[in-house]
Amino acid sequence: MKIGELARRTGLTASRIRFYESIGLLGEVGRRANGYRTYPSEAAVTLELINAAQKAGFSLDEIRTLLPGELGRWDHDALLGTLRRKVAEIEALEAKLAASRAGLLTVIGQIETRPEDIDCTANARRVLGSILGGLDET
Amino acid sequence: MKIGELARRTGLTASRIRFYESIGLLGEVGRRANGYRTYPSEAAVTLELINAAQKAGFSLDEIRTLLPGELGRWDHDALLGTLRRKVAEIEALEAKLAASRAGLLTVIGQIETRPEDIDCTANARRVLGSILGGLDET
DNA sequence: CTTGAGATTAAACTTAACTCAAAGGTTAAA
DNA sequence: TTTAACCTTTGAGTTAAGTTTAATCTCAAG
Repeated sequence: MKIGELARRTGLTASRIRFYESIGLLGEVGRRANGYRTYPSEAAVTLELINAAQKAGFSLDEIRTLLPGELGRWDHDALLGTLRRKVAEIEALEAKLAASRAGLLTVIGQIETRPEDIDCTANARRVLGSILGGLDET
Repeated sequence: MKIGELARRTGLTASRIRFYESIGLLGEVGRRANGYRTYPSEAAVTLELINAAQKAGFSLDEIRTLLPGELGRWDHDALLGTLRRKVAEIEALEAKLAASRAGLLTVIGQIETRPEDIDCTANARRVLGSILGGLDET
């Protein structure tokens, strides 16, 4: 199949597919006599795999080190290790996000519950204190 | 104070402070006769505020629209709206991360629980199916 | 007087993951 | 035959948030 059809099948742009090839994600790509790239249908699976891995948070660099030449022969242990490390990364990110969200909710609370009798400047100082003291303690 | 001292006080690099000025985050910056920048001690508070906002997930562009000229006069309603929107963004991101993590754990499970009697290729197909079918359903 | 630290500028470089444009070759259909 | 739809390559542009470099200036101390 030519690149256009592969693009249609996978939902990626042709330029993106060429880009993946250029950074070594696709290995050797066949050519027809006229110079056009030609792909086996397996290529669609590879591209969808790359896509899925990206959505799971892997960079193209990481994906390249994970993808075996032949779809179907992985280094099980290395793969498992990488997957577990990625889960840990995601968990760390989740913790940071939770902290950020909590900090923002605190600030929102400070702004919302401003005592009626306090003036703007004093309230700003109060809010500022909560931001600088509490939001960047990561 | 000169830029070097401000940098030392805030923990930012001088180049970063100049960069913030260049994109309009710091408003007017005073100059001495010799051309050196000169800052009031308030500037440290502004920089720490920027830093805290960044850590909470705001882009410099967003921060610029939030920062008032004078530290202490905010548009309360706009600020509250922005903060709430950012909390919603964070929650969306948290949901995506949770989905990613769950997907990865599924894949890890698939790899780990490979039946002893199945060969590598068949297992790869099985795992591949779970990845392509389950990981990119976001 | 010289040395070293610190200040100035503009412009280029960095990373990631692409996209876009230009200029041209190929092919199927009308 | 001509036109439209594909394909090719190379190289530059994009975004974000800075960093780095180079060339030059200022200033305080010894």
